[in-house]
Amino acid sequence: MSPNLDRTFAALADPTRRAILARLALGQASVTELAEPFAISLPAISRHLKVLERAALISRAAEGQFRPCALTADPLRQASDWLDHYRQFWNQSLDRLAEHLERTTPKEGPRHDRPNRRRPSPGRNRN
Amino acid sequence: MSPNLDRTFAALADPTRRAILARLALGQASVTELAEPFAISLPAISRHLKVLERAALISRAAEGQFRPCALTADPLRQASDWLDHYRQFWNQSLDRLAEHLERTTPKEGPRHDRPNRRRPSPGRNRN
DNA sequence: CTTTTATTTAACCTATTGGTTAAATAGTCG
DNA sequence: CGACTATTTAACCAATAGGTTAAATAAAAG
Repeated sequence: MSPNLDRTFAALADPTRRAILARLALGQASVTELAEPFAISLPAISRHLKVLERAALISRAAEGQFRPCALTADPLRQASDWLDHYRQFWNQSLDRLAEHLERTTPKEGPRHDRPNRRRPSPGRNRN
Repeated sequence: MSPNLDRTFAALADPTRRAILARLALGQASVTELAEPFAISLPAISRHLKVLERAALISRAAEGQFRPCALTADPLRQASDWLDHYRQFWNQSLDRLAEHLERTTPKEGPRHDRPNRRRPSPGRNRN
């Protein structure tokens, strides 16, 4: 049905790959640079990059002997769009939780409640 | 590191499971009800549900001989929160795309089309 | 030309995934 | 009780994932 989302979510399911994306959010990096923080071998990194590339989460250039990677955000936006379909549902859950806390907790100082730091309803501006 | 996100994204990587979640967004359902739209066997559905349950994306009750499933939105919120870190990035990408289109669409600007073996796909992915 | 650096491919291993069918478990009902 | 319904477990299978080490390729440097 949607192999795009399949690949995107599958790619995001690995902590190494998420860390790589986090690193790339700071800017381009070569394979060796990306591999540096990890305890795994370079071929393993290379295959993680291939997974990310196949999911279109990164793009790669050829600069001399380097193959710098850059983040491609669009699949992330697609994934976020899919999740947005459920936003009202979890807001509703949080409302119920807040309501519950309201009923059960008198006034014992500020608990760990952050009232809707997001936009309240699915309508949002994301140009 | 974050087995929560690992499991959430891994669970979301399967189209059958995403469809199950979409169905559950409409309300509780039994295993048989959930299985009905799919061409796969009931044990297969049962294991998909186990994956969703392990990822805390659904919760299950025991009502007589039924084990109704209900959506648990919190992991979806966590996943969305993770993706949010990249929101500014893809907004920025869209800005760059708009800028690029602005530059290239009206008149023909100079093409720096170097004879690279592999070109980084700058815009859309092709699948 | 030879060596070094960057990266990928090959070959292999083990664990997990997603599916199957057959059997087991558990609750409902005539 | 005995049969029917709902769901899970068991046993199996093929494909994929994620890791390894060793070797291959490509560009840069000496």
